[in-house]
Amino acid sequence: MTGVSQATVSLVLNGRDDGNVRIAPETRERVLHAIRTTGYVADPVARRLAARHNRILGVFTYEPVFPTGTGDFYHPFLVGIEECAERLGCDLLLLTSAPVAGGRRRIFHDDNRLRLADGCVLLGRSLDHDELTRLVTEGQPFVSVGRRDDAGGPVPYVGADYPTATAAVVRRALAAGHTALAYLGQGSGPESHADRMRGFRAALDEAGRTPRHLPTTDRSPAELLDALLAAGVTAAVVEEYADGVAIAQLARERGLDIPGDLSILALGDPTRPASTDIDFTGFRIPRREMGWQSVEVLTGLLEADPETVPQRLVPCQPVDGATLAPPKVTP
Amino acid sequence: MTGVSQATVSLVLNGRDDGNVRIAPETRERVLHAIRTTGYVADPVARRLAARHNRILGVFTYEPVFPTGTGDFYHPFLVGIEECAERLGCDLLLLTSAPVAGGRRRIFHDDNRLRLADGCVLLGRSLDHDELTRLVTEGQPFVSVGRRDDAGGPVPYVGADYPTATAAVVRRALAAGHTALAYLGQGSGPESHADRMRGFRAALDEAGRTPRHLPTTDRSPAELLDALLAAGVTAAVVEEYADGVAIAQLARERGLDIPGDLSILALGDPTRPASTDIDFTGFRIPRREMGWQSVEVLTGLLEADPETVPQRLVPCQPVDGATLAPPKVTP
DNA sequence: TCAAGGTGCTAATACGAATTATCGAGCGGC
DNA sequence: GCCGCTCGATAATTCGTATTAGCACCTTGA
Repeated sequence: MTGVSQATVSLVLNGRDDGNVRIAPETRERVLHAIRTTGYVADPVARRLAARHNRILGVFTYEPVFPTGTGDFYHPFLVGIEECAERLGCDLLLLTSAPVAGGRRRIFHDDNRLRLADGCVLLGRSLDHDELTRLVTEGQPFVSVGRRDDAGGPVPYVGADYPTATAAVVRRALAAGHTALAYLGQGSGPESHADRMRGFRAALDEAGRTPRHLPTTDRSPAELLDALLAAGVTAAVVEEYADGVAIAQLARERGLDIPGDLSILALGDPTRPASTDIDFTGFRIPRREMGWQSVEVLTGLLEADPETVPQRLVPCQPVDGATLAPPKVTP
Repeated sequence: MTGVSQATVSLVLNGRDDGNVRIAPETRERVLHAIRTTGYVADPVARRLAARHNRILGVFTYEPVFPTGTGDFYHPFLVGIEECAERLGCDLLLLTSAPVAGGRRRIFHDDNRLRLADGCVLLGRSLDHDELTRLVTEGQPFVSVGRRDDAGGPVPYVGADYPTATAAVVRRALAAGHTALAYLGQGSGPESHADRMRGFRAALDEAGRTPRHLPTTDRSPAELLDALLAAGVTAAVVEEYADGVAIAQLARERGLDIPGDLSILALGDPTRPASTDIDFTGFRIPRREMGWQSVEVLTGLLEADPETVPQRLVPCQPVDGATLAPPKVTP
């Protein structure tokens, strides 16, 4: 149309005008005019092929990204992820094609599409250790949302600082006068549980008090409450929000006063659907912030030295709540 | 690695085994094994450039996909979209990189990345008419979730059958004895509003009753309620769920009985956050189903003749609710 | 008049896969 | 020994853009 080569069009299109490349203003104008009248747009696909990267960030979750349950675990993370991706001009690829095996999606399989994206954000309460190891050893660019233990090497992550947040909650209970505290929950398994337990132990050790642990697996709320009272516990530090709700409700049904007779401290927001009007003392997990930062970290990883393994802990926000009170003095 | 050419790998990768192409089973196995161990994946971009498809479906929304508000408008659609994509083995590309202009994202701009995906699902209360026209005229494969008027040609869509659902609701009110019905809302603008209004008019015309229209723009719930009562309306057909909630609450505060003194019929689920314990009579929009079907239609469009313009209306599910009662006989 | 240096543009190639025409090997049959 | 045939695999080309080396032309200065 303008009697000019494809290369020239490309140069004009990208506004190149540095030392090595020069286009006569008159030619540039002619090309621009042609572009305007035809409405020509460079094919994004070819563009990405030549540029060697996509500006696509993968999002892998072990469960559906859009869950049906109301107490939506992933949603806040995704809000942050989307916000940051939008700001950076990246698109998000939801890796929904991963086939389900044993109730969970798998990253690696015959038709692994992870590499569709420049890098990947991994979301999930616990990640498959073998898959994580493989990601690390293969040097795939990814970031885990949530701290992870080493898996064949350090894992890049953006996690919540559970030890610090849990310790802070425990210290508040100690300051209120509690001496008999118990940790309700697994306290091990996923890193997020182990981290809470570490914070719990650390704060009690520091104060010279005995940390007690009440595993919740296979025990009904009634059994748990009985055990708590039998042990003379005055403040229960609850790993799972939903467990806290169940115990509080049961306690009130039995005529106990929360927090008068028993203080309950929740270590984070609900992960399972749980509706209640109880305003728990504890902390809030900065999920949106974590999502945001994970994208930030991932893009940093892609642009900068891929050798560095970024690991960030984001502080949790304390919640005053109404389930902590000084223990009653036993007569 | 396998001492085999790139072409062979491509053939194996795509499982080609038709008349013109033959691969020895032994070679195929060797290549497949190498693919498995290395976790090799064909670059989707190159693939799309060469083959014109990459099993990626785009999802474009005019607002963030993961909204912060609780009354989440897109969520149910996305659940359906994800389910269907998962079943079909497609990945979803959330086009978050679209730059925001005037408070909304735009599809077309300098670096339009829509074409990275094989096709695209468009989500939004109302779509930009010019962009829609351009999509249609350029023959881009896409499906709108929600019925759309022609825009330079018929628009492929999967919409909710608002006219039928609205007419059914109105007929129920008529059957209950109501004669003075009013439509509360815009009744025009977005197709979804116009469609409801059409159903409303049709059912009343059919019964020989006068359709009344009460526009809601810039009027407070108090003004609306006053207008309803002044006009002797006994059944209000409400376009926006939230408006229904506001009016019902106000009416109850004033000592009116809902539905004794005034029946309220809601034309769909909440689109704006609205919490209430009122169980509205009306219908439910089959959002998840619409999401699912939109993906189904889109893939059909991609595989089959792209000349056909699929247009589907999904029926809404009636909700009995508790806000419809026979009108009081005026003394 | 010719080398040196600057200017404006293009030819060629890369990007990574899909596709197709073609080629070589092995095997009968006459 | 030659032709025809099938089977397997590959070289070469394509998709549309970005990039870079280098060519042709012009100006300047001695």
